[in-house]
Amino acid sequence: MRSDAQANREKVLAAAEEVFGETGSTGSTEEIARRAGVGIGTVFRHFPTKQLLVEAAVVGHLTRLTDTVRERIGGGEPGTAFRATFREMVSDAPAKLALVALLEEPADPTDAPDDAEAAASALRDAVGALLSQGQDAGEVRADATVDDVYVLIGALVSAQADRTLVDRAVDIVLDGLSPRRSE
Amino acid sequence: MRSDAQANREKVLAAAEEVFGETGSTGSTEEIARRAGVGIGTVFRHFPTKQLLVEAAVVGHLTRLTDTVRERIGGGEPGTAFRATFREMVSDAPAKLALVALLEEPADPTDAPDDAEAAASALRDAVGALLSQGQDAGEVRADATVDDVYVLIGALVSAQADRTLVDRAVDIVLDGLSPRRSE
DNA sequence: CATCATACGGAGTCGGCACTCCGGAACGCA
DNA sequence: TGCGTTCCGGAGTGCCGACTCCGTATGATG
Repeated sequence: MRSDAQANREKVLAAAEEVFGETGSTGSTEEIARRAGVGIGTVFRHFPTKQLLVEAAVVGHLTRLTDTVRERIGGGEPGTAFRATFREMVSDAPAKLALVALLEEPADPTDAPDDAEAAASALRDAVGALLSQGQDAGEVRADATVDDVYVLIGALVSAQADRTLVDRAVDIVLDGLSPRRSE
Repeated sequence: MRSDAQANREKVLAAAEEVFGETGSTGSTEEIARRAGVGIGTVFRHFPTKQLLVEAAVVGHLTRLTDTVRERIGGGEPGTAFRATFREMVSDAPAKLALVALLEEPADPTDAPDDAEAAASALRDAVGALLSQGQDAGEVRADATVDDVYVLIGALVSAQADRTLVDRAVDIVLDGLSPRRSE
């Protein structure tokens, strides 16, 4: 790959993460091209489909997020670790929003083995590990599943409201995720 | 107003509630016209703007919802009443989705006094009454506000997941809304 | 039943966006 | 430095959805 091509690809990806972070996969390709300082043609040469561009942007976010989650596994304070991760994932709305948009569309069997899906399930596994760790320590309600956590995060992510309000909502939800009285 | 015009207006409104209920204000005007069995022109004569059509559809939903909420105020079982309402509002996703879309767009000062806003705040008041009632009875955590409740409902509404999963999430959130241990 | 204001239908316009195409740079190797 | 290959830019295409326009139909009224 020629060096200018490589550079452009990166500029486009950065612009895409930026734009999708603001508008959640609704952002137009033209806008991305403009911010990247390249022509539309260039965007489409590197990412032949908008879908692919979204995926590429999302994979970046997810991988980074997965890394930080993994670092917490096995550390002390399982409850705190779980809650911190939960909060972070809600704030990482950009990535999640895009991911949500991505997963919404019906899985096409003709797809090549999907990077985005791989990244998503890696994250899911890491979150799952953190969750069971919290449960083993008796700091997270025992009957909660990764699915539950995901639904709740997904919900909070797509709530459009002041940061402050969402933070309050997160606290309430985390209370709901704490061990039940009877336990 | 001519009788056929009246009839058509109602058919369009019904179709609009149906379509927006499925797609959340993304549904196309053509689709609505088709389901109503009228031409597009007719839709636009009654509702000159898509925005107005959305509002009209939403006002219907909201008013009905407000009525059922009001009926619960002052009845027995404040905690149950509150929780039932919470669950219903989450399931009434269609109305809320549309409302969300509606409220998202910047309030235009040139708007006439807005039906939709009036309907929305009536609902909010009713929910507020139910909430304080539950709190007075010690069945809902004391520090929760109507805003909190709205954010949580809004979040759960826009979670896209199986009915079953969302129901579990609602249970968890309602646990978070129950009185704190220390209370 | 005649008349006309009121409605209707749907082809057509306009704008926006994903995606294509190709003439003209820019790279990198000898 | 010369040259073939790889890239780039951005005007152009096709599609889709909101909205308009006007010839035609139909309810109301005397």
